[in-house]
Amino acid sequence: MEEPKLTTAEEKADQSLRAPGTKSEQTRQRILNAAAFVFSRKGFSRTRLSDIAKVANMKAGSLYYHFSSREELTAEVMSLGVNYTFRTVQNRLENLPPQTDSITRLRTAIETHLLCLIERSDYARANTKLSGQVPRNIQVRYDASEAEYGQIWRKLLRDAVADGSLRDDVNMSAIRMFILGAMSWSVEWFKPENGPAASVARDFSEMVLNGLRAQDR
Amino acid sequence: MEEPKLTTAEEKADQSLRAPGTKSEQTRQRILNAAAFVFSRKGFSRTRLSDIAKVANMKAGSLYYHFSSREELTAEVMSLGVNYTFRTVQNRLENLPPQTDSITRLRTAIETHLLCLIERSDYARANTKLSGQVPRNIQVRYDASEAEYGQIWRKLLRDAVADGSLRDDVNMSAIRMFILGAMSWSVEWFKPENGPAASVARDFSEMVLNGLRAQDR
DNA sequence: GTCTATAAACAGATAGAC
DNA sequence: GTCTATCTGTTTATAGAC
Repeated sequence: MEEPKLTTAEEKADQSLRAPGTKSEQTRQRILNAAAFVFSRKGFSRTRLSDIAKVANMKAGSLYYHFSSREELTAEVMSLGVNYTFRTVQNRLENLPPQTDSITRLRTAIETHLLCLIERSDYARANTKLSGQVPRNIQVRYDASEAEYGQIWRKLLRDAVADGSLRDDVNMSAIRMFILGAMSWSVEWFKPENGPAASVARDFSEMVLNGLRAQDR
Repeated sequence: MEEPKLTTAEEKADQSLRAPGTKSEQTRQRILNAAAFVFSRKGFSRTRLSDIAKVANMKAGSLYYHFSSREELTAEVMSLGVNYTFRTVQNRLENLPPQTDSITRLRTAIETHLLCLIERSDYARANTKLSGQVPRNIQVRYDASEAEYGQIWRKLLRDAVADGSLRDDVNMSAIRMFILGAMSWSVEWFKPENGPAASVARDFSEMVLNGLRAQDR
């Protein structure tokens, strides 16, 4: 279901997505994978526990041996999703050479985030799709992570404005949301037929960065 | 609930949103407005008929005098939403001077579409938010309108590439979805505190158009 | 651990009084 | 036209056999 092709650094960050030894743990994992798969495609209201169970090759009632409620299962999928994207982007940024310029850092973040969504992870897609659809008590659980993740983006943009790479005469807070939103919405439309993920990601980052680049005038 | 500030041309296009004479029609309208209001904020699964009824100052059961089912009500809200945005954008484009250049046309479409979402219409927001959340049998009803609307955008971009205003070396189909997606996602975050709608819209269109502009080199 | 069968909960839909 | 009360259907959740 998931073919992450992760680098070593990310494999470590991604341990939570892997099944430890026991059979029970593996099944739990299979259920989570199934849930991420279905949620990312159908959203919250169109997803029944029986849909998830079917993909996981079991009956709906059996899910309760592994999860106490639908809410619990949903929350865990979402949590894995935010964390996956968060850590993957953070990792890529940390692995860049120390003096990497602010534009390259931004480009890296954009393309990595987008690739998580369109190419890598049902969890990332599920989290994005579910955000804004799930009951409030689920949503609040990961609001903090989302906010923390947002800080990375704030900083990336702030730094690029500060060093003169990006123009300083725009509402960067709104622009940040447009950038993240454009990527989020990819969950609704991206399919492999739309082209190689890497090239789609590159076209997007080019548009954004050229569009915001400070003019020398 | 709705303060459209429409030009004459758009008022005409917007007749369906206005209440004709009878009391029953007015109530029906009040319910639709309430539904658009709630749906646009809570999405499909978090919205109960009782929530809509409350905003419309009535009890849930009474809704059935005006609508045969939740599905019917939802479908009508969505239909009004697509049509509103569709016609508003189309109208603005038609009212441009005939020789308007392709970039200005594109900018007009982008800013108009975005303003429909962030400033003007609960119906536009509801439709956007609900898309991808509602049951399939509702979704299919307006798939055709959405596709037709997409054609406007295809043409705008195609024309701008054809006359050399926009670069021709990108996957314009993906770019189109990124642009529309960025705007769609505004439903999730835009609040008046984010700044004047017109200026936010301008910042966005500037980024996009500068980002895609053909380089003279 | 997973199944089948069943209970409980909920929200949409209907009936009939006013 | 709108209300209250009730019914129905669906889905989550539980019990108990295997």
